[in-house]
Amino acid sequence: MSRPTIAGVARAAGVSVASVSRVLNGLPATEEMAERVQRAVADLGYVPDSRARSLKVGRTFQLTLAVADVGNPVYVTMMRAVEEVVSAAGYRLVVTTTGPEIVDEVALVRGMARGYADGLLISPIRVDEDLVKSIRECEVPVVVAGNVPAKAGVDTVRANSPKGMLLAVNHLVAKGRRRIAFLNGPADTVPGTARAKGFADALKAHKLQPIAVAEATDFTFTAGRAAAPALLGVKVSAGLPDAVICANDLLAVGLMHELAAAGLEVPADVAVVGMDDSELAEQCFPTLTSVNLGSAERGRRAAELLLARIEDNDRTPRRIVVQPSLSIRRSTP
Amino acid sequence: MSRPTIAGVARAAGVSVASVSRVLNGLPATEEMAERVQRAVADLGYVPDSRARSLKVGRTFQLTLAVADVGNPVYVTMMRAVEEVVSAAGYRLVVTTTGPEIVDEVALVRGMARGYADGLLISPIRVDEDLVKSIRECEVPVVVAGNVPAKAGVDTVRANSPKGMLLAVNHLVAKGRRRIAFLNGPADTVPGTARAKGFADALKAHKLQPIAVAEATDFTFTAGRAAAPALLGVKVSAGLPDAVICANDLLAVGLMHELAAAGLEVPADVAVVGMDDSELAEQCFPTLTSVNLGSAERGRRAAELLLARIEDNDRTPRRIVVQPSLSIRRSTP
DNA sequence: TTGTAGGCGTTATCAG
DNA sequence: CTGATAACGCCTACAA
Repeated sequence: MSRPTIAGVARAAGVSVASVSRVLNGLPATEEMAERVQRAVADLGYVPDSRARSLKVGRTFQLTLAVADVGNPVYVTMMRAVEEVVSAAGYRLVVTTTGPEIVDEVALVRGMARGYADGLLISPIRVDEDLVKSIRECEVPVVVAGNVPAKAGVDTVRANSPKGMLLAVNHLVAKGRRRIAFLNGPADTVPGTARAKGFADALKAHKLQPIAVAEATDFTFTAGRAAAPALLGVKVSAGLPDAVICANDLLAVGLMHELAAAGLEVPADVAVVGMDDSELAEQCFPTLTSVNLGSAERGRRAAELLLARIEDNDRTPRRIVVQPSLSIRRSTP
Repeated sequence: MSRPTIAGVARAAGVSVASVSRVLNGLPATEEMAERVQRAVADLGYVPDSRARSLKVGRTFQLTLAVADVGNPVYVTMMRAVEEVVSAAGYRLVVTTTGPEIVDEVALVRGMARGYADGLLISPIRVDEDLVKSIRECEVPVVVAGNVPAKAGVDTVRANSPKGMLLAVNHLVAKGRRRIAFLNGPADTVPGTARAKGFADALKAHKLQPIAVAEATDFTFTAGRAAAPALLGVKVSAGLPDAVICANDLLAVGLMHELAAAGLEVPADVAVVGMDDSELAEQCFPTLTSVNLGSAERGRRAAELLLARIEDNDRTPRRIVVQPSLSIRRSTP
């Protein structure tokens, strides 16, 4: 006793499959016809097969969101925003994890051609020629939440991390901090390079020299802890920083643990600023001042762009930049 | 210029569609045949349509993992474990969020009949007759990570939270704490009821009375903060607790913030124990002693059960219980 | 080894 | 308004 098909329903209702299909899709039909079909559907517990349906109509009403690391709370924020927009439009959202490897992302984009979903929302952490190429050639509409060259020819929604960096530096300087260090993630990533440059520029704007710059091997809590000594063990001539800006919240929290272990107090001895303003920023202790790079808004707008492009694939690609703000909490004076 | 189909490849290669299909599926073929097909596939950039394929073969090679709240770090742990097992077996994992509403879970389970995936791994937070019914009647194999009545007739993998609770209480008592309170999540949830009973029993085993019990409206950080006053504002006759066990890590972290705000020190004044032993437990400050309910192992074993059931749907349902352990950190003396 | 043809479950077209 | 039937893209007997 396998799943009932539309043919079974038709037989049970004593009508044709075409009529069943029509009733189910709300096309005009007699009162009585609708009645009979509905009953048969209910009796048999019939549920249309989405594969067969999408094979025919060419749409799956599924959208894929691909993120690098489900453990990064910034994606939680983004995911929630995307989910809201997408489900309001009648689509299902499926989330897949790519991991940090770029080849996995390329494989994912290429695999979209297989008809799993009607569109892809991807937030790549590393970008290379292959990825750009795969995105440009992708069979289904793609929207990138992040920075990808214009020649990829896709809609993008990205953060303005240089400006975010400036907000952070302004705030620290206003609070009297001058010995500012930077804890970055891997420099070969898109956010890594953007934030490194943003940091350098922001300090320059204040005519300050960086006290120290360290690079974690990953945008994770563990990597943040591991990289902290590079900031704290600086040679005596340079001295300790009185503030550290971190490329994301996870790194910041990792750093704060090492600061505590080293007997340094936040913010009294060292102020700490994170980026992303994720849920973690208010969960950690002390609560973390963090640059809000607009992850929720980026998610929302990216989802909207994707839906719009599914409607009309000929529109010229838009490149939206979401402006940052600073959420000030207890980790800065 | 839409997607090339297998027919296009056959035409380009000058062979039949059957031959293309065979080459692609690794069935015997001439060296030359394979050669020509491969070239045509590469030239056209052909990618098989998974919908058509699964419509024919009856399998999608996709598995669905449904969780209530992507913001709960315990699911991150579980997700990672599931992903590992599942992808090793050649399946794609898609994650969907149900939210706390039970009707959404039922809708999800029912919707599985539409052929989105070959199996469902669900971790329901609330369970009622409807859900059990939908699970029992589900067209595709279902494995429940959590507690569901045996009559649902499905494989389950669940935690032993009473025993976990006992580990927590034993630890606190060994450290000299006697005035133990409990911060639970909603009592109408599966984990909520199990943990409430576990707490009561564990205290009884030590012949202790609970100092206070509070119930958060949700298993979230925010709800934990909001419920904290109910534990700290107890009437003077009862006094303050010297330890609080929380039903999960998010609640514990929320509570710790309120303790700090009230000028109470952890663990000196109040010891705090969480449950789940999620990533958050070592990210928060002080690091959180937490009952490890085996989320990773539960995820892994649930995934294995699901794969096994897909292989053979006639096997009798197994009900696995994963044993807890205690991860001792700084939030307890 | 290779090709032909039928069918998976659905929707859309075209007669009635 | 309803019913028969041809696709959608693929796999797999079966035949050559």
